[in-house]
Amino acid sequence: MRQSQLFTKTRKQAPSDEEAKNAQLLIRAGYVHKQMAGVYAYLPLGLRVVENIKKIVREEMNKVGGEEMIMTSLQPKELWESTGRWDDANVDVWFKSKLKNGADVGFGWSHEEPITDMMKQFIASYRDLPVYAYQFQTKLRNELRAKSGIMRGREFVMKDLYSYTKDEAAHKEFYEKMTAAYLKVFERVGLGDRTYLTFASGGAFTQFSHEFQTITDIGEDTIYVSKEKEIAINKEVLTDEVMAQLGVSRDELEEVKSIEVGNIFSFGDVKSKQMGLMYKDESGEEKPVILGSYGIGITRLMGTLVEIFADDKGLVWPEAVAPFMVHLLLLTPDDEATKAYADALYEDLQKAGVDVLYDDRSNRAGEKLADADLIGIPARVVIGKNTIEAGKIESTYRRTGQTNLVSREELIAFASGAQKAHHG
RNA sequence: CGGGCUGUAGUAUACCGGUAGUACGCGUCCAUGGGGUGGAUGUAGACCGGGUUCGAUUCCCGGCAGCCCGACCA
Repeated sequence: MRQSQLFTKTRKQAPSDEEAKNAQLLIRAGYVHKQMAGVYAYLPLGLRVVENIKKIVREEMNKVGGEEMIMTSLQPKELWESTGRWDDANVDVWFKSKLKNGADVGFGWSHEEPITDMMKQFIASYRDLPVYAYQFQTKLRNELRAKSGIMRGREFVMKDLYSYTKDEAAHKEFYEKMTAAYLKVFERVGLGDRTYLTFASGGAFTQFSHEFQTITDIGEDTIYVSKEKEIAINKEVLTDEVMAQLGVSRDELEEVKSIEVGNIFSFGDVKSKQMGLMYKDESGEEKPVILGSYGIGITRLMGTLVEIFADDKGLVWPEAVAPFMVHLLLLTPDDEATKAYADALYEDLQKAGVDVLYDDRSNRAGEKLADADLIGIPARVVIGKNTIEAGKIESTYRRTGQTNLVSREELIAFASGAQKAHHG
């Protein structure tokens, strides 16, 4: 894409009403627009990042048998009354409204009840099981206090998958597959070395749920990590009993701040019984379906990546989620020969399948370089008069700042390889 | 939801009981052209309502909005 056609602009100054690093940088670089507190629009660059994260998650969900679908934002009151979660005393994040005929509706803050109700249409026999359905959905939550930029908003994108299995054994098997799939997702987006499977409260349903916690100082959670055993325990459930059960001692646990980027948990048969989701087994006996729920905060994950990788010059995206692989900068747009060279390189990179953002604007070189740092695309390729004279192209990695001089052919081959490796 | 703070051009800020200045942006012109260049010139602003006052952007009250701390966060 030509940068001259991007309607977004970078800003030198951070907005005064944002404290969080992720929001400041994403707004300055033109990735998001704040509509109101805790509500952000995703602009062309930001949307590309969201879509890249979704693509990775989608691939991993499909690998374990997930089927993608999409539920509704408007939800009827009755569904939630059946499980006691319509009452504001039990769920304090509801946005509620009424239809013209007076019927109560809620805006989806979660989708367990609607999807489980829907499954009554499709699950009647053991032959219909298992079902693993998932969606990417905008969740609406009336948080008392939005904070931390896109990390905790009133409107955000979440991937939620629900598993419907015939018994605990089948559930456990899938639950473990999902645990591995989640770890794979976090590894692919570049957070593998600092994201831990974390034992957390299982609420009314099971002893534990499992969170995926990424270590970062901006995090709202406190967890105790055993890096050696690659597990962590949320502070909320840390007791001598739990440590003994998990085979760790207090001495090997390190206290750190972290952000919850994923969460998986078991409902057992409780919700199925409440809502009447039953099936007939091989012997004709009616049994409740076993339910599991698995979430990844897509936009929160994006914020987490900003918080962890950004530096003092701006954003730094891992290749797997970057909006573009290459940022091509034409520093001397008034020089015809140089411009023709850059135009041709832009075309050839695209033909080779590389996502390129081409800064063809007439701005000063310094501005373009500073903007490139702020926008944070992994590889910056600079074309100026010097380039043509030297016959070598200057390619700089955003993350390390390291510059290589390469031939045109080497550049295209390398960029194409990187594109395939991360987005193939 | 408890506590604290703040609302001034598109953005970031300053001053002031006598209706506002700067920087960036945006427009035009000249110079410049590899790390936010220099100069000239133009453009654009007091959240809303009420009160006090000769006069309110400034003081007071209410509303709305935003931020921070805490609580909350299957």
